[in-house]
Amino acid sequence: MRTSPHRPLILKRRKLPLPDGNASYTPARDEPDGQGKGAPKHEHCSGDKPRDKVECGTQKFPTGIKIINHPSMPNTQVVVIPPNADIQSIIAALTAKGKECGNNGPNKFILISSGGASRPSDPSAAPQQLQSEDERSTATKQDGAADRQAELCVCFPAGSGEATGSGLDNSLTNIQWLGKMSSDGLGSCAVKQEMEKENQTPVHPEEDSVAATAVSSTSSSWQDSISERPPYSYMAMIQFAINSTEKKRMTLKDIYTWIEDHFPYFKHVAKPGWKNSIRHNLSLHDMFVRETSANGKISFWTIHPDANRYLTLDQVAFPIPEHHPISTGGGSQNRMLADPFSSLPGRKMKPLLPRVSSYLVPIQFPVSQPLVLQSSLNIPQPMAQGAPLSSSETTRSSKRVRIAPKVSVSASLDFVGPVSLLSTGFSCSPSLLLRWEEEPSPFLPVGPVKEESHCEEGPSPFPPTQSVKKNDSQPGEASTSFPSALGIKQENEDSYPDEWLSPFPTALSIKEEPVPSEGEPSLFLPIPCVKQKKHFTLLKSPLRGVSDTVIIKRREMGRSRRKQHLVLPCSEEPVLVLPESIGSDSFRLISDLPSLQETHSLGNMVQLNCSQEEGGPFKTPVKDMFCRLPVSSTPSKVPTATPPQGGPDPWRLTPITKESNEMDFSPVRIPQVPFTSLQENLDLLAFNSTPLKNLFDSPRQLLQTESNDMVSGPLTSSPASNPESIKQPSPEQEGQRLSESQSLMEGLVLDTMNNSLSKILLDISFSGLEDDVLGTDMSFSQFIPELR
DNA sequence: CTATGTAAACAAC
DNA sequence: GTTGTTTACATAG
Repeated sequence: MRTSPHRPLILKRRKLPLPDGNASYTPARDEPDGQGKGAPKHEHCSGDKPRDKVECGTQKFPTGIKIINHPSMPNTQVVVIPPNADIQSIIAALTAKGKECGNNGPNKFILISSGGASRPSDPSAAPQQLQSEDERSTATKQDGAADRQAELCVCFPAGSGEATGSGLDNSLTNIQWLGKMSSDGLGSCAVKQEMEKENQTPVHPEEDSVAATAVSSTSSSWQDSISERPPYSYMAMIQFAINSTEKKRMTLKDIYTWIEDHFPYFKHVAKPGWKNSIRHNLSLHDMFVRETSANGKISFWTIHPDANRYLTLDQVAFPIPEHHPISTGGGSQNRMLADPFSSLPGRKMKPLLPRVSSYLVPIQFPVSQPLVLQSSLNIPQPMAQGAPLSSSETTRSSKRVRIAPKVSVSASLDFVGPVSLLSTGFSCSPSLLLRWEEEPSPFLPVGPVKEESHCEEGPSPFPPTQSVKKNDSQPGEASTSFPSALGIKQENEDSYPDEWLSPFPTALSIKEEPVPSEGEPSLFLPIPCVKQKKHFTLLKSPLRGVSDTVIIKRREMGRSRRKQHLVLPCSEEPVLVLPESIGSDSFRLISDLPSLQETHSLGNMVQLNCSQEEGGPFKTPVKDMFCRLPVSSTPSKVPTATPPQGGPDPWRLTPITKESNEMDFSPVRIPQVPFTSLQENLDLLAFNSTPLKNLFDSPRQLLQTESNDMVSGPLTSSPASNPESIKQPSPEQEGQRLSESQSLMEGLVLDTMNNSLSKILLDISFSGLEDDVLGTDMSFSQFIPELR
């Protein structure tokens, strides 16, 4: 994203990094198209900050903490933290170091847990990591300014110490990064970066650079080995396959082929039933949307933009631990990782994706501004464009910020408060690592969050009406735009049929409900979101309503897993969501309209969501419609009743223009507000909080129920603490603030991949107090309390 | 309970 | 036979 100079990143690591994780959402790289606007950003590249680097050499602290200069990054030091180290010691060490170095000293610190790991076995890996780190840091810095601010990136092993430390990737969000970490922890490291050749990902050079680093090319053992089943779930593999193409769409057959090509196991060893499983997954998961070629003869499978993390194999590639202990077992965590690979002989199936209990969740909070995020790489442009996210997602993308799962939401919220506090407190922007305990479902697609974009297809975010058709084929992209719309859908519980949106008035007669004005806070409820855990359904296929069709899928949670599609045009939603109040800017941000939904940015997002949910105008209606309609995905089945469904058409969305700006890739939304002073920040916070709060109130409950765990106590608490203030805001004020809040909210993004993986990135920026970056005294504990 | 994997029944081509 | 959708069941966490 943009820049945010100040934003610190918070990473949370879940237990295991999954390869698949969605994380990948990094995607940017994939995106070929580029439409993007996006740019991604910043990232990389460049710049680095040359600044003076001071260097202080390597030092070791009593606690075992080591601080060494980053090999390639100027002003950056790598802090190796022993598993047992406590935050205070870390802080103390950093502080000491900071003092030692003085202002000119390094302003970035990458914290790595040494947990066990050590370095990667892979020689190559190490360097890569470093690079990545560099990039990452660079990115960070690039953002901006940042001159002085110090940034800390902390990676802790979440649970165990496994962590490893490997480097951080440029983008914290990058899955690879996670993988590396994990791998390191595991021991091996090779990150596999497979390349992607496969992915055709067109990589943009730039991105490449970023990504590239990661990628080197190693082949993974499992990849190579025919006998080993890849550690990825079918869902992940399908994503890899689809994302490997520029258009992000692929026919079933091509998917089979891609998988066979990349994972010989399926070609030579797996039972033929694997194809059935692929089909099953395609039909089952809402994130996979089937598009029909113009002539209706060819079906392409795409990934709902909202849900697409643009993962590519290379991104996730993870080293195989062959040798590893992991496989067997190391800690549970390790196991997890291992699992995938490992394969358990006995089992029927091996879980491809490990379920991780915890993933790394980077959270970006934009308190301040700009930031950086990740990014780079992969972020899919689409996202940037506005691809809708669906499921899970969250994250990431630029545009949409979705918070994925409720959890995320809550988390974000929680964070907000605290974060801000921190920020105020600190001069630097440190990064904290938070552990999110579990997220419910990481994945987006399914995820916890329900956000749905209603119209996914609705390419036109803005134009409400627009229908979708996309001319081209790129559905995905189009869809991306969609994000805005995304609403959260609740599937389960509520059955209000309405959930979905019905964007399209036209085609379907879905009911549109008036959307509640945004103003109404109450409505917004995130709650549903929260609740919903997982399923978010997206719309899937297009229906043809008229010319365009969009299909929405609905999934019912409870019952079957099947997903349904509806078609929707998405048009309207956007309107609803945004309140006038919102400033233009904010508007934009949010705007993604379509993204609105997506953006769950905090406050705003919430509202949006709520509205959606609530009003459900979008969703609900849609849903209802669907429900009523036989929308079942399968054409064959219900067809009759249903309205035109499936049309082969083009429901493709038009490509959105993307909001370009807004989008950042960063999952988190950047706050637009620039940061000025602490006070401001505080104000912001206040704002934020308020909005959030509003949003949350109800949601909160939800969150609490479901996601409490996520947030660390303090964090959560903090927000809570503010409640009063928050609530206070009159509607009016809210309106004004909404934008702000939105921006803040936006900052939060959640990523999840496969359900299993999720990351949340928060950017927090601290205002500038530079003084001590390290802050001399600051201790988290201190902060925390304050926060609270 | 959820996520994932498998198998299979069906339907439409 | 292929492609898709669903349902049902199993397993692991």
